[in-house]
Amino acid sequence: MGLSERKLRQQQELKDQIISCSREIVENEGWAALSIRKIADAIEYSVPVIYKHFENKDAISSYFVEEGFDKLFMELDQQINPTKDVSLKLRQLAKGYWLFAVNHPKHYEIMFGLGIPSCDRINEYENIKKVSDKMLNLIDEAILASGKEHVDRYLKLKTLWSILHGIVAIELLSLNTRENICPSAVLEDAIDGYIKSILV
Amino acid sequence: MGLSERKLRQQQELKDQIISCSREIVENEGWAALSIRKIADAIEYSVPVIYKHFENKDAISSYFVEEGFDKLFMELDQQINPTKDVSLKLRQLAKGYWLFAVNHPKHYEIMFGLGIPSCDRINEYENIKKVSDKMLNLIDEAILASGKEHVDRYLKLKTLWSILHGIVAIELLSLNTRENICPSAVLEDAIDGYIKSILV
DNA sequence: TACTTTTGCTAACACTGTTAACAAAAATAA
DNA sequence: TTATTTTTGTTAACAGTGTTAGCAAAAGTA
Repeated sequence: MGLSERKLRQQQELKDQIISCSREIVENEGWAALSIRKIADAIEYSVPVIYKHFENKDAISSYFVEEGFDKLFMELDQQINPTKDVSLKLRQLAKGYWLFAVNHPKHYEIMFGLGIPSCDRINEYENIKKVSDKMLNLIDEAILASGKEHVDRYLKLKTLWSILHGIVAIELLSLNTRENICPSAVLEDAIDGYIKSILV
Repeated sequence: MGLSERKLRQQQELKDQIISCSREIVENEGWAALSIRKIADAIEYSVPVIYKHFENKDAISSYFVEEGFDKLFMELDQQINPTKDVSLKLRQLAKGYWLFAVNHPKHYEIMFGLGIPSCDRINEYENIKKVSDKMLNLIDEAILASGKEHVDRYLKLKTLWSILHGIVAIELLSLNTRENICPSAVLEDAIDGYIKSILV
């Protein structure tokens, strides 16, 4: 018959171990250092055991992509104060995006790390929709406030996301200056222009 | 004594062959498919010969990064009409940046493909300065025209570059829609906001 | 106890970048 | 021309990578 409760729990524990070991390797040594054999060593099992829990190595990365978008969503949610006016909320969203990237650079790297694989399949992920919906909410509010109902909300979403990603990619990942943890001047500058482009 | 003229020429030819074979592999199969052994097969020499011309595989990628920044510079130069007003020239610069990315996506990928390696060493490249100088020229002109001399030109450079990169990364590399070859609506939208943030 | 399923292992395959050691060819010196 | 040195290019190995087939031992079931 089906597997016993205990076995299912043990399997889940093993999967969790694979995830947490992977996390540690990536945090300490970067994505390039993550290998199936290294994970196997860490969990003290042989290599094929990994493949019982993840179809392949890509599936492990994908897990962190999903987790990343979830964390991003929560960070945005935490930063945005619904009672404030839309202009400030857009700034808060930008700050949240920035904070997520700064605090979870490895996640950001694999989520958007165009490196080669992940961006092709960016539409395959679930949690990404939660994030874009959150952005769209604010954009709709801004469009409404500006009275310019003809503005394309999806265009504005793409523009906003592009600006945020560009800043993070250039400033955070290029120059490894972990100094300016607070939202950078570049971010303020770019978001100013963006807000003007809707509200003014 | 020194190597004969003929030998030097033959060596250069071999190096050129390594480059052109690498280019072909990357164009057809992507960066992930580029391997030393594959290059060796293509040039019909054994593996260690490659290492006579390039210190390691990274050096081959770096060659294309340099080449890429050179091509980018030339594209910007071609698009910008010096006789026009600064607002239009900024739009032309953006168009040039976009066109380069669309026409040389593999170059763009390795230049900015944060994948892992290249962005760390973005300051090590020579040609990048030519590009940023070109951007700074226009920014200075715009600042002068606006009368706002207190504006930080390097902040504006970073903001501009971030916006351009963000758009290219999100729109070009994520969704592989080669349909909209012309500067995208997102680009227009974002650049509008940027220009306003200086000139208005 | 006998049988079946699950579990986890070893060992291999086909790759990767890189390099040491060596043979053949070419250039130079006697 | 012959002997010596230098250059050139090879094979073969090392230490990795992702992935999987085949098998033995342990666990669960009849």
